[in-house]
Amino acid sequence: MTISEVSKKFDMSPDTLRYYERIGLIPPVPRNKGGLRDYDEDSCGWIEFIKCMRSAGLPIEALIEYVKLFREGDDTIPARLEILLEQREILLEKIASINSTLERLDYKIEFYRSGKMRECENKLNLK
Amino acid sequence: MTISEVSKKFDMSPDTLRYYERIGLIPPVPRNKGGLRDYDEDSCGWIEFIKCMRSAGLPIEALIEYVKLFREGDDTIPARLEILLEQREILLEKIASINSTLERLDYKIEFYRSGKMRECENKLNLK
DNA sequence: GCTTGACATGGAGTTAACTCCAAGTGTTAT
DNA sequence: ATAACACTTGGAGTTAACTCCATGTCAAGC
Repeated sequence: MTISEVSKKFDMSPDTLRYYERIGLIPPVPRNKGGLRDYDEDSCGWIEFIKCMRSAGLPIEALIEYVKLFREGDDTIPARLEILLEQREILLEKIASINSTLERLDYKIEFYRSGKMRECENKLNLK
Repeated sequence: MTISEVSKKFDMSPDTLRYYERIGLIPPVPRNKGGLRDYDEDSCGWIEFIKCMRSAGLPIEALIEYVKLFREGDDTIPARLEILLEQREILLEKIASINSTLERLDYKIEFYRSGKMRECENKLNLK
């Protein structure tokens, strides 16, 4: 697959795909005789994986480290596991934080809808 | 309260507090005779509110708009409600995305722990 | 009166994560 | 064979959200 095909398939810009490759966020992509990228199954798998992780906000830095370890072989499994566990914790915290903000948002939305703002804004310290 | 007290109370740097004020993310903070910030109840309420919203990732731009509308009075309640509803949707999407990444992460963690990676890495396209 | 220390301001610098650009190359269509 | 076009690279530019810095002021202690 060419870079523009992959770009459409995953809805990511060619620039982002090249950027991810050059910083080591995905392993080097195979090239054809002309030097153009020719994405195979494996490359696509990496892109899909990275896209998923990035969509949840995992930092690029942690993912680069993970990819680097992956490419070093099975000896790095404990280190990879540690990265995953660490990021898992961070995601749990993120969800907790979003949930509490959501509750607050819902509460405010209810107030705005019920037109009860006037008497509550100051008393209840609602912003 | 002085800026350093507020800084400790909310665990935010004085620079961030001043930054928030100058971009309009919080209304102007009252000053004492010497021109130093003297945070009152209301200012602290805004900071706490903004901190909560930012912790969930609401963009500063949207919050500035919300604060601006708030300060313009009750006529802007519908517009404010719209911002809140829009951001609520975004948070729901964010949670969904994080949850699906979490599932994937848990699955991988289980694999790494069970030592079954060798036979699965390539077949199942696990990265 | 002088120094110290917290705080003020405007503006520059930083970081993460892209995004864009200029100059060059290889394949395809006419 | 020449033009068009997708792609290449290295490097510069952008955006969001801070963070830092130089310079200046004011209040308090010695």
